[in-house]
Formats: sequence, structure tokens, C-alpha cells
Amino acid sequence: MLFNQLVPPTNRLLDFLPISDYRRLILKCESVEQMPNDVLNNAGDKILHVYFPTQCIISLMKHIDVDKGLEVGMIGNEGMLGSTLLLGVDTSPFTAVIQQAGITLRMPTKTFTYELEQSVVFQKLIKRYAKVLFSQLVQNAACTRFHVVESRLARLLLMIRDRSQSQCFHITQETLAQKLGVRRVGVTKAACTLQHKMLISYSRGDIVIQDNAGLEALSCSCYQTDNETYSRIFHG
Amino acid sequence: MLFNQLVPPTNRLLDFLPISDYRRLILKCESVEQMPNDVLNNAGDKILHVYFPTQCIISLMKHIDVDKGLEVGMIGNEGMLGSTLLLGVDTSPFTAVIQQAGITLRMPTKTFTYELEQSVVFQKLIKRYAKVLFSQLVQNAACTRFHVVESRLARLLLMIRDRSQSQCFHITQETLAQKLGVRRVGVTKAACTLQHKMLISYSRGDIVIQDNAGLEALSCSCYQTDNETYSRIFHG
DNA sequence: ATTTTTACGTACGCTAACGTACAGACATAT
DNA sequence: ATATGTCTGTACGTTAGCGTACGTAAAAAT
Repeated sequence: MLFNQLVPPTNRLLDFLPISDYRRLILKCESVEQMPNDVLNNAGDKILHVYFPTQCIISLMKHIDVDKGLEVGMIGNEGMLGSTLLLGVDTSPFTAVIQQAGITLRMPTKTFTYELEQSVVFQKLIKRYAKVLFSQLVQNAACTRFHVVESRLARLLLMIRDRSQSQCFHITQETLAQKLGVRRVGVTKAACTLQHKMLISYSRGDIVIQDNAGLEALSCSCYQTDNETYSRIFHG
Repeated sequence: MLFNQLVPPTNRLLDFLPISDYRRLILKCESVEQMPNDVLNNAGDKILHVYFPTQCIISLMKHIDVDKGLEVGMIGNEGMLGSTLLLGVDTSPFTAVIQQAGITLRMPTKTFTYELEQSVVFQKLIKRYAKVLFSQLVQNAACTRFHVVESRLARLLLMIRDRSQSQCFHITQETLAQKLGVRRVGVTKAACTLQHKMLISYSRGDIVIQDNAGLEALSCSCYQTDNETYSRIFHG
């Protein structure tokens, strides 16, 4: 977990902005320390704030029945929560939960929508990220349908690695199971396989990724696809 | 199939517009007759036109491997294809295929984005629909994960009914299977059950819905949820 | 030091859906 | 009239994941 403290507390999405915009916007944000399982937005509720994560991770969950839920998106410091406000509707289609503790930069919805109107460059940036999120969603829907738990778990771990910018992080099998929409036992089985293959080590929620290349090889192509989509939209 | 000809060839999304906007926009559209399996957009390709269906239905497909695909959205005359252009990226994250033949109103991408900038009311309308599509996507992802084929098939048939505005329509089990992301045999089994329950009748692709209430009762709650979302965003 | 809670591992019968193969019924083309 | 292709129904062994239950070990609380 020490790694996290080496990561500068910035949001890479905001970092794309010209310095003048950056400074103005950052001043309108409040720095908030978030704890795991904090709910930032319930599905259907009004969106009061948008959030730019720095070292923390936000999980977008869709619950369809009691105890039946699925993670439909994950937001680290490469993105933001609330980009759907672009579409002029201020209710959220999913529940946003803090997965990894850390600082978020929080901005009131009103300020956000005001700034979107003011700054074309800001609006363009957020639009791009919304597109990334949209694509991620589509990819994840198909992935969930067709790929086996083992590959999906591998992909999920890689996504957490990227967003926590560390080879080690804390997450229980129960939580992983909720994200994947499978039983906890299903995660145990898959995680044991990964462990036997020396790709990860795992003890009471403390995960260390031992073999990045191996894990990527075992994960489904969706991991790669998501990354390429991000690059294409932001850099090319 | 006769029913279809009784449906006036309009697009209900455009119908929301004030008459002046409506007239201007409709003049910039070309009326195009579409045939089943026409591909309007391949995933990843540039979007050259947007489409407002009148009586026809457009299916949004995400393919993840050869022969592994899933329908992630369905567009009838309540919506449009191309709303993601709002986000300023002109590539499509999914493949758009004609499912039911009919007339679409086609507009070049350039015209569409120009009009979005010109007309605030038009932009608001399209934003709302984009939000509907987004919500539909999220709902469908979770539905696909948790609900059984029989319920999902029932829901799919109801969605087609609503969009074709008819109790009878033509679609083969093979096509239904592709949408649901299951084997054709899986659809056969589910369809037989529906038939034995006297909810539908089915012969070589010709489907007649016999019992609307019964079919809705057997379908998963996602059908109702989608409809409520649409109502809330457009009328609530 | 003892109890309680949290997290993980294993086990077992069950079910939905898979992959594949084949046959019959109907439609269309020759 | 015959052949070919399309669509649907059935059948069978296989498998991934489910639901549930129980045991164990570490951590935390008493």
C-alpha cells in the first residue's frame, strides 16, 4: 500500500487542461477524503456533485435485484464521476461506490454545468471521457456475457492495478464477486487458479500481482480493447 | 405485416420538436428504404450519417469474437441512430444493423452536428435520447448477466412489438439468438415454452403475440424499467 | 486469554446454457 | 416434379456457474 503514497494526488483528466483552465477549475473543487464503500450517488438519485478521483477508485454498480448486481464501470484518476451530466439529465443510472480509499476533488453539479458552458476546451475533454465510459460499458456488457470468470477476474485485477498505480492493493473476494456479479466462491476458485499459476498472491484481501504479462495473457481481450479505446479517443 | 402500413411514417423523436425546427430538419433528411441486415455503421467506423427510423427497427450489436455477439440497444421510431455524436467523437462503438425493413430519415453527420449547434431545443432533445440509450445499455448489461433466456426472450419480443407497433412481425430464431447472445437452440426451447403457454404463436419467423399481459408477466422487470426510464426522461 | 468476526478454502448436488448433430417441415428455385 | 435451401424441433453428453453448507485460520474485540 505504500506505493499509493508515491502517486502524486492529481487527476489525469484535469491534467489535460491548459494551465489557466486547470487553475480556475481546481479552485472550485473541494478536496474530500473518501473511505471504501462510501456511496457517492445512488442509482436514480439526483447528482449533487461530480468527483475527480486522485488516488482512489470509484466503482459504478448496477443492481437489478436485491443481491444481484454488476459493476458496469470503474473510474480512477484517468476519469471522473458525473460526465453523464453532459446529457442534461441530472439523475444517475448507476450507483457510485468508493472502492479504494483516497482523495477526490469534488465539485458541485451547478458549478460543473456552468463551467461546461464557459469553457469549450473543458467541455471537449469531458465529452471525450464520457465517450470512453460509454465504450467501456458496451465492452463490459459483452464481456460479462461471454467470458469466463477466470479471465474476467484477471481483467478486473489489471484494471484495479492501473487505477491504483500499484502492484499491490486491498480488496476482498466478496467485493470482487459483487463486481463480477458472481458468487464469492466463484472468485475463490478463480483466484486460487491465478495463485497456483504464480500470477498473483493473495491473503485476506491483500493482493500482490506477481506476473503482469502472465495475468494479461490470461485475461480476456477486453482489457486490451478498453485501453486502446482510451488511447484512441484521447491521443489519436 | 399489414399493420405496419397503417403506422404513419414519422419519427416520434422528431415529433417532439416545434413545428419550425421540425420542418427545417425534415428537409435536410433523405428518405431511405432499408432492408433487413443492412449495416448502417460498423463498430469502429466513422459515422457518416445519422438515422431517424420511421417504421423500421435498428439493432445495435457488439461483437466480441467471431460468432459471439450481443445486442446492446434497439432503436425504433422513438429514437435515432447517431446520438453519440453529441460527445464529439465520430466513431461508433457498436454495429448498427437493420432488423425490420422500412423507411429511415437519413441526415449527413455534418448537417446533424451543425444543427445541434444551431438549435438548442434540438440539442436538448437529442441529449435526452442519448441518456435513454445510455440507461438502456446499463439495464441490458445487468439483465443479460442475471436473467434467464426465457424472460429475456419475452422482453425482446415486447420491445420489438412496441417498436413495430404491431402484434405480429417477422424475425427468425437465429436472429433472436444473435441478439440475446445465445444458441439458436436456446431460443427454440424458450419460444416453445412461450408457445405452449399460449403467449405467442410462431411459424418460420412469423410471430404473433397472443397474450400481451401474459408475456409481460413472464418477461423480466427490465422491460418495465426501460419504459419507465424513457417516460421519466421525456415526460417527467 | 477467550470469544467473535472476517476472510478464505472446499465440497456437493443442481441447473441453465453450451456444442453439436440430425431430422422433419416448409419455401423457393430449377 | 424435383432439388435445394431455410427454419424449426429434438436429443444428448458436457460444462460453467449456482446455492448452500461447513470448516479453518487470521484478525479484532472483549
